[in-house]
Amino acid sequence: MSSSPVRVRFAPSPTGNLHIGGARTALFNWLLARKTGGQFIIRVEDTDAERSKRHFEDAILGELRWLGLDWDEGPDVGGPHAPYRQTERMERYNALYTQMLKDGTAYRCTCSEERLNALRADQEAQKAARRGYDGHCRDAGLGADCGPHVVRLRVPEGETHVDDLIKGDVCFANADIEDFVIVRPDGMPMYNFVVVCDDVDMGITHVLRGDEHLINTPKQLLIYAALATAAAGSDLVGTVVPPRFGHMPLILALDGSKMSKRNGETSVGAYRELGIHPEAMMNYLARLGWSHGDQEIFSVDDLRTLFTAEGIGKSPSKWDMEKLTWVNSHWMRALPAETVALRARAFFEARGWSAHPREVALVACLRERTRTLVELADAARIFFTEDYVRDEAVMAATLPAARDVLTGVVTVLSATEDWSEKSLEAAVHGWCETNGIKLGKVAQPVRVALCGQKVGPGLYQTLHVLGREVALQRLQAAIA
RNA sequence: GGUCCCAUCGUCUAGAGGCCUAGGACACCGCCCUCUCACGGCGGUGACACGGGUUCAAAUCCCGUUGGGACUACCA
Repeated sequence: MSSSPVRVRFAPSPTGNLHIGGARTALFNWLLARKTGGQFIIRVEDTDAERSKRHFEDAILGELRWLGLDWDEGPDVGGPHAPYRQTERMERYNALYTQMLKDGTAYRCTCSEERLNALRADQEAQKAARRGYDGHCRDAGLGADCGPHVVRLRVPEGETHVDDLIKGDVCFANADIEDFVIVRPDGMPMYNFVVVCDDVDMGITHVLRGDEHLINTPKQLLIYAALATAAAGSDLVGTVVPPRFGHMPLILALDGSKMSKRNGETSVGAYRELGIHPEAMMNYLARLGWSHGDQEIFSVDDLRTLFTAEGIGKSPSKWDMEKLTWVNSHWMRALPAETVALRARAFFEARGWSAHPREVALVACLRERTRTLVELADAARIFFTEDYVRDEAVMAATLPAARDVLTGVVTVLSATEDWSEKSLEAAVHGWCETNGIKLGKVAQPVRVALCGQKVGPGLYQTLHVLGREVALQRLQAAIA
């Protein structure tokens, strides 16, 4: 095992919001860095001028922070290898592919789009086994003065092995890889090329990414090889070392299809808005494709110590909202009440509810029986407003029959000044004992009078959080 | 079509030849606890895709079949 420091990166394209698959990729890379004392880097891959937008970059970084991830180098914090946005690194790419052109590991191609389309159509029609660029300009020796052109990699003969951390040895025949384009006619370099340039320059040692990139890997390895040729006598000497790759299985929708809006929310932000805690998101994401024995609950600290790339599975997993919700319900109860209350505040505000005098107690009793912050906020309605849902049928069936009990409770509670849970419990208990009535006969009618329905938090909690005035008011209304 | 990846309960997974009449978790069902709900506890339904090998022994290794998926761009 090498002792050189681990340097990993998460390289999002700012063409949309942070997706759950991307979040998991970021998480695993971050864990690898944090566990080994290495560095975690954010690099923005914005070479698609059409689709890249700065506000997406801001949103992605925001979601990563919300999850609790931090980075040692990135577009917002800088670092020794700045800049960290690919569009700001153009001269570098330019220099590198110019060198490749000089070395002959890449070549100019002036094939028109029409020619390429025709070629493709022809291959399709002939049901050709091997498709792709036919090498038309490969040996044309086109110079810089050839007019509009792309730059293609000259793929050598032989085969390329990917020694994958997760999949093991994967072999590709170079003959199956076409001479792909690395630079567009306008000089904008393409993904596979810039990734390699940056990973080399930034000293990336490990790359954990989605399975969809496994097929890109031989192409990238070929670029490493080409760059290694260019390295002789340049500043690249000794630095062109491919990282260790690890390709993680994809996250699919529950029905096995690709995740999309049609079969569930795909963005991290959507789950945040659904009232999922970042701790739960991390916990669930980590368990998707990774495991540690039978353990289900992991704090971020647990993950930081237990995570290993070897624990990552090979088969794709499906996104199960039910399980996420269960994990979330665990964190609803495990987090400090103040933390949950603070997070719940945003959901209360969205409903137009200003601070409640006993808000932490309110959240403390509701989080025991709700699984998300949205569920909690919905359940909190009875504490914030008189405009809550009452089950008229239940009220009609319960209240009139319990008139005497309710009257008695109102009397004793009216005489109770100390509105703490303890005091309330003593008062109600005492009343039950002196009148020889079981608590069960009392609690339900009182709950119905207070909440307008059969279910709710504990009786004394409800009374306490409601407050003396509101509680007595609702009880009185029930016997009026 | 081609290249590559994958295959244990409905879902997430444990399992790295004998510990497996396959374990845990979610969901579902029943019981218990209990002021309701929830939590918690106990129990139940439920899986090694199929076919060949290798081996004294296979969920575990090999081959094939089938089934999923990724890629197949002058996107990333």
